[in-house]
Amino acid sequence: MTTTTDNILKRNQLSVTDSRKKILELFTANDGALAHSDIEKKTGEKFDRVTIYRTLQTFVEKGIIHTIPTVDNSVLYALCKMDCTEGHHHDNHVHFVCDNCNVTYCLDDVVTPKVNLPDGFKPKVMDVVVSGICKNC
Amino acid sequence: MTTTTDNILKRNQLSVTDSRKKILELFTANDGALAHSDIEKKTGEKFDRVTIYRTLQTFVEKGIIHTIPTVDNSVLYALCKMDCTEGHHHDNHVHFVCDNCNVTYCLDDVVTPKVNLPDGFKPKVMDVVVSGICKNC
DNA sequence: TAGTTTTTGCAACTGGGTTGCAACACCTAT
DNA sequence: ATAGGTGTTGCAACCCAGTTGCAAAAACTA
Repeated sequence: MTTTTDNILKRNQLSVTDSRKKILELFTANDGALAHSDIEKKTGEKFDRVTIYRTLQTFVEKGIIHTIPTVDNSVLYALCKMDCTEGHHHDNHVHFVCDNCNVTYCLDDVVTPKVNLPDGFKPKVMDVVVSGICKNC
Repeated sequence: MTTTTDNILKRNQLSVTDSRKKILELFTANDGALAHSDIEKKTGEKFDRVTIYRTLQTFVEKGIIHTIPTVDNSVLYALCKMDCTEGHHHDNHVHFVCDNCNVTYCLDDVVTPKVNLPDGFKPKVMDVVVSGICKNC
């Protein structure tokens, strides 16, 4: 039998392993972003720290997930909803961090707004992180 | 004799020490943001790592400098141009990272734009980081 | 199912950042 | 100007996130 996560893995030329399936499932089941520690907890410490690091790394390289810049300088990962290809991300969407429940959301439908930069500055990529209260709080 | 940096320190009820003066001078002389390692290098490794960490920490607490979220998850510090007071920052301005020279600028005059969030999301603070080519490249 | 390739888990390491504490520099009041 | 108390520095030791090398164990291929 071939599940959805299996397909995603195969589509990206990745061999289908237990850890990759479980970690990918976590992302598809969750609509918020996940930190390394979240994954460690939610898998019940079943996998080695190193395995989780390497899995996340390959997922990022393949464009399956992307990293989110945070204010407190931790690394968060979230599914790429748009069709990201290897080496080229379309993650120019807005991220939202809830001050209350501390969950980070990718607001894929919210496009980043235009800003007027001073003379001589040529913009290419724009990262927007909004914090406040989320829809579930 | 009383210099500008001395005044800033005194205004914030900080005793005027060698390390604080030198580090603060670096910020006033530089219009880009600085990382811990930059300061270590530019002071010629004259001060202990710990001293630099603690100095930056107290500067942040006093509202003299603020931290900037980065994509590669390093910590950057920049002078607060607006009048930030202890515990209350007005750093809702845009940050610009140059892809070429790798310098980060605080564009204090560029106000963060409005974004339309989905129903239920209530925004409070907004962080905007633009990357591209800066005015000097 | 055997052989090759890829992935995993362990151990050891690195590097950023923090903490405790004694020595020292700074400020104040005399 | 200086003696004393307070705040700051530097060192050593530590903690934690993330990385690397390598042998064992899976996953793919034919």
